[in-house]
Amino acid sequence: MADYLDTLNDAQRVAVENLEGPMLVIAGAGSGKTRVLTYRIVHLMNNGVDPFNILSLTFTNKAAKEMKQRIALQVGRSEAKNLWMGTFHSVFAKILRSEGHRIGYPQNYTIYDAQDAERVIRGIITDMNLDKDIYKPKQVMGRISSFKNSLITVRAYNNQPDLQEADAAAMRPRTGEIYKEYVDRCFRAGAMDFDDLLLRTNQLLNQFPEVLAQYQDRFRYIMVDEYQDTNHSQYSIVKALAARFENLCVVGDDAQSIYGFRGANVKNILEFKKDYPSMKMFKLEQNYRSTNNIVQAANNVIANNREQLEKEVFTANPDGEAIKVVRTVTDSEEGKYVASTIFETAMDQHLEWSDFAILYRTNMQSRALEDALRRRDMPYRIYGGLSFYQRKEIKDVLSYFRLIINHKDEEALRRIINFPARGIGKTTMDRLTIAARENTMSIFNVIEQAQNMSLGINAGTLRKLEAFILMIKAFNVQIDSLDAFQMAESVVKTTGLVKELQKDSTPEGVSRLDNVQELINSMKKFTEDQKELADGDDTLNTFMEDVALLTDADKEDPNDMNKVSLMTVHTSKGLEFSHVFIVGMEEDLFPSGLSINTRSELEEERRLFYVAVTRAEKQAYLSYTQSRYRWGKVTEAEPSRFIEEIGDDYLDYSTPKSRRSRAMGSNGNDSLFGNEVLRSVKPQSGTAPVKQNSKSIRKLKPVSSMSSNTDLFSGNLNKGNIVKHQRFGLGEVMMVEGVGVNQKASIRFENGGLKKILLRFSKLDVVG
DNA sequence: TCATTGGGCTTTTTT
DNA sequence: AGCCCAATGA
Repeated sequence: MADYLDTLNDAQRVAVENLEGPMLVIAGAGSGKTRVLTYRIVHLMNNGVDPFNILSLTFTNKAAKEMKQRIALQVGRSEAKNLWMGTFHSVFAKILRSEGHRIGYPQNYTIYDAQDAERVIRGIITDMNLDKDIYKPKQVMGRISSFKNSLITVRAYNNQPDLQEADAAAMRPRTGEIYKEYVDRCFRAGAMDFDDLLLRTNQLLNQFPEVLAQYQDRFRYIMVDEYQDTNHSQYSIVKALAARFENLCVVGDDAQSIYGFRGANVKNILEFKKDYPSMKMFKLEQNYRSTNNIVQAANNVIANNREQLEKEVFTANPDGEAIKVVRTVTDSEEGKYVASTIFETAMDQHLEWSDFAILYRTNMQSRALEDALRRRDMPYRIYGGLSFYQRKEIKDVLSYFRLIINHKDEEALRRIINFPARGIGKTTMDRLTIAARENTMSIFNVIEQAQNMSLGINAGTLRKLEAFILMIKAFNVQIDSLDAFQMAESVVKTTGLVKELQKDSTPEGVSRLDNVQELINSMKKFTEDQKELADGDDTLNTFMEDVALLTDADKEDPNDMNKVSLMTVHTSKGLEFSHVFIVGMEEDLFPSGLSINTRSELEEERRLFYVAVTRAEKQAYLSYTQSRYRWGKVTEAEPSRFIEEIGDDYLDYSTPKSRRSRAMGSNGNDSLFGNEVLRSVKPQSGTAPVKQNSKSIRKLKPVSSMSSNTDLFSGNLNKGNIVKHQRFGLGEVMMVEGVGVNQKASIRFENGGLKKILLRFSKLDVVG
């Protein structure tokens, strides 16, 4: 029956079998934490605990989804469905939908993402006539965020002279006023930012004991993953909910605490025992993921940190290879080295692309790596960075949905009231805004009342405003009768959004249209999925509830299966790969130059590096360059201190053979790029400047408007032609095969790689 | 009111 | 080098 217990080691099993009371699981990297979490839930259920009474909080939605699936394998889907599992944000966003009315929020409240929040703050700073160079919106936002995550309300702020003094000392004495105005504006817009989802949950549980009691009773067993990365606000929610039964299981690894910058508090895990003196501690110290070399190297690094819980991560795995350290001359060389090493290793050892990951400290580093991979036609996937849902065109569409659902959503309204252009300009918006502020009304509301308000807006504009409002209201009427997909189609057509996007035929414009199409497709899938469920709900409202909390990592794309993964070290937490490249191992970059001034910041960087190294199963590579493009300039770099901290025993410094410098004339053929890495030889200033291949693929001839004639193919496409494709942009014809309607061409596109295209169906312009 | 251009600023990490 | 915003002209 309980055969899953047999798959666990002793430490894991006792943790899984400990069902009651407070407990702390310290789970070293790769020690089978997820397995313990899932089996413990299974074990709870097998011991008669109703899944309705289990709350499991994870760090990402993806983790929740995967865990649920694994549990479903053991207990069946219908049972697993009843578990409450998700991120703090998504679980409490849901609870706030049903309970938020008690603290003054509509059921259909909007979730402001970071961008929306920043725009609100920017607006406040402008309205208060403050200097944007002193009151930097991003910084002010960060400050407010840290208040919220520490449960410091506006009132609390005003009662704490030390906080006010700190802001005054930072030359921002009016931070408190901005904070207050920000909270007011969000509230009036019926909007919560990410931090509100937690702060307001706290408020709700504090102010309404009956609500607290209800959820305490419901969540009799609580589990929290990645506990080292919880902030005070999250801690406080957990504490309140667990207070009645104290069946609280927190899991984490203090050595992997990497979110201090956004308010995470390692003390939550370090001081768990203070809160629950009767707690039991379990340590998972055997690593199953990595070679012994990697485990020992990681241990060496983390030993440099002072503050940590005692533990000894070990493994029974073979030693494996030493960690390879490679130096290159420039960042584009680094990219080439990584790409070629992946290529060769994959071929030699018959590995999949998905066995490789490239990790970096900052998102900007991805560019050089992408270039190198693209040049070799190697498939890759970038995690994070600009998320799909943050793209302008997607946010525009979503803003329509938001405004339809919540008329008070001011950020959504500002975004779209004049997009597509309807002749509602800045002057009009200023007038409306002033009226809204004066009367504490929403802008939407002001427009509704505009006729009776003498706003000084001319009749023509007034009519346009009215038409806009009527359109939004008309959509709102349909919202319960149409499903999300039908609504979406209706919105993008009626508003002229699609037409607007179609106007732009540049590759970027085409890709924007594609993105909108993808969004709509995902909504179709959503409605279909919901219709299949007995208790499904396919309305736009439901679709929008989740969307603000989704990240790219959450959407599964079958096309993304076998690809090299590129991501920041932060994003890589919880993942593992056979071969891991950690690039940009340079002082000022990793560790970040902004984090080397205090001990605690540096220790967080070190934990970050620890996380990076422990992602690798078989082989880790570290690379650094002597010079790197930063802020549009070449900057000199020196190797990261973290490399030394690993210790020579676990490192292999053998820098690949130096590459003979290629003569200018030999016109670099793609396949020759960067098989080797320059030793330390700098390009000599005396010789002709060697062109760096950093430019992306060789520029294809520009489209001359004269020669761009649409040409229905009658077999006159030849190898070497430069063509323009409606969706893929410019490309070069590599091969033409077949005849008549079956004629196909292999075309190498500037950005999309090699594609085989059936000419009958393609709109291609020959441009050269 | 809208489109274009030039200047300034940015780069830490994200739910 | 790229992005966003503000100022400028049509």
